[in-house]
Amino acid sequence: MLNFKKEISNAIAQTTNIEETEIYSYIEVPKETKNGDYAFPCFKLAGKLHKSPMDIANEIKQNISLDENIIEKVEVVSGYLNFFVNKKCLARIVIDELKNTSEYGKSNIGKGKNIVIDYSAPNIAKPFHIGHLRSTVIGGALYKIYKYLGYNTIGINHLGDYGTQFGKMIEGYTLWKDEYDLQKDPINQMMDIYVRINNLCKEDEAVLERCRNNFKKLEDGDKYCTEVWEKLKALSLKEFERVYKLLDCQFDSWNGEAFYSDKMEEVINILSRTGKMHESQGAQIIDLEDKGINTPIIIKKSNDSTTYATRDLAAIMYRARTYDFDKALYVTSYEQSLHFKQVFETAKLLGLDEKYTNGLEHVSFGMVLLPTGKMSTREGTVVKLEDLLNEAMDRASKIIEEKNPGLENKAEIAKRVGIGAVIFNDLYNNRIKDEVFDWDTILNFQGETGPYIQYTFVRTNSIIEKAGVDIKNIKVSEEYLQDEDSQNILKLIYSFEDVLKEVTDKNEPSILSRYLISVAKAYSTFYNNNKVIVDDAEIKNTRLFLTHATGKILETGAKLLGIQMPDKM
RNA sequence: GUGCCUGUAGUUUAGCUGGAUAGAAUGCAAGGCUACGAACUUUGAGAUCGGGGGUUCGAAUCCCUCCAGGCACACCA
Repeated sequence: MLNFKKEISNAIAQTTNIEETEIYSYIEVPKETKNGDYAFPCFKLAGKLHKSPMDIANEIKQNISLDENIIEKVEVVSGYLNFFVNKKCLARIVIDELKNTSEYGKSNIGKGKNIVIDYSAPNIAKPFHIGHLRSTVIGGALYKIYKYLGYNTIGINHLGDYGTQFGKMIEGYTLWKDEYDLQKDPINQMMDIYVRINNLCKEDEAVLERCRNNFKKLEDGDKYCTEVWEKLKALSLKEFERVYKLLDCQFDSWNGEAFYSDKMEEVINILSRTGKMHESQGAQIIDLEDKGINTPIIIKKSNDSTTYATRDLAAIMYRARTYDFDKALYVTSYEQSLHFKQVFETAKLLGLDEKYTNGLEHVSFGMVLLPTGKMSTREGTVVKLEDLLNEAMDRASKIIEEKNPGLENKAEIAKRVGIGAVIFNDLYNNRIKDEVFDWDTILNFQGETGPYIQYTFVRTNSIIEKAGVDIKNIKVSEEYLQDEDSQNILKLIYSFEDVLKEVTDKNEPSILSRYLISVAKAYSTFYNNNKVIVDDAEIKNTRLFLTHATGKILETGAKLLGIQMPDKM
């Protein structure tokens, strides 16, 4: 697709003898449309050329040669050169691109690159609660977006399926399995067992010892313990998959922590050969103070067992070998910042290619808090994710009953709208921000929300349906796309690919969410000011195409966030 | 105490690789459906960009400092 910025920077570079890439990096998009579509701030060159910005602007304007059919006007305003894109040209290239590709914005810039995304990672035998939502949804969106840009993307669910807690679960299961019906309500039943065995452990040291021993046996591959562990794991996964299905989330690997239990020895061997690992208070640690990290990393505890840091190191080695990753993203809350700093620094000692250690990145996000503070499993204040999703669907159902009771397929639509609202809400702000959980905020369907985007999409569909034309075979004329409302939409559609690139540059899905809002808003404004189905066939077809294009972008963008579009709502 | 993060209308926030008059949404006030869907839209009021210093032609953005809140700080993951 024609790149306007490049056209401009190229032309400026020719008149100034300054590197085009430098010029390119200075070009910006003005906030106000009256200042053009692109602007070049001449202040940037004032020092270099020893001239005033005003003079530079005027000189460039006089000498620059630009194709009028691409850039139709250049203006000098207080040290800025403002460029106005040829409206027909913009319309033409967007139309052509939309007509020629089935998946707009899709690219191959990621071709040949492997991206590992470690996300979601709930704990087996524990409830999947709203604290897990963010990792799942942020990671899920990044997974889809990288894929769309041509990257070979590997989604990993690094399940929490390891540790003494499973020794306890095995013990509890063995003692009381006949009292519970694990098939019926597995997670709650397992939670009960977990709480009960924990209490028993506190009272009876012998039980605790048996639990520790169970875990040891599990590690050593004991048949019974492994069987129980696998049973509990399978029960949990069955529940998790229900949620993943609702959230449209996929994984290529379900290798949890336990998967690395036999891969840590190599890590420990390599690290001990570096001479940096040493004994301290009975544990094996590595000091990282010279790297600006004042807390050492623990490789082995004083009781000789490993830590999650050791497992993460083993995972890095395994993933480097298995997936040959260019980037490995860890989507977890910022509480784990120090942990990943330590792990990534220590990974440099493993003798891996720099490609791998440079590709490690912690994609951190803020915490979900309750109005009363942090969630606590012990105090029973956790909000289960499935409850939230069910509530969202219920609320969507009620609104459908109120607004559109005759709708077909109401349950499916309520699902898409309700879940869409929840996902969008979570992806709407910068991921680093904390979020205070509030039912009314998360299930709000008005304003800048998922349902707003869905509603706009549904409306585009409904117009096209009403017009009853074959959108693929209509004649579109850029003649009728020169008004401000149409141009605003076209500019947004034009920038779709750049938006996706920015999302992957920053690993920030909210950029896409916000973009979709502006597309929906631009269309709503257009819609309110212009009638689409008019008598003049050419105008009608052109506007129908613009309507169709908007719907396409909204649908594609939403899908990349994990949000399904309803056809009606 | 040390390190990291956050602080922008009443509320939730965008902008943070310096650039033109700090954009939205929500709530509040007023308008728009015999219309291609009002889960929409138009307008209005509402901001000492946490405080203070500095760098710069130019600072919400960079630097210093202080204040407030959060997170982490060796054997839980």
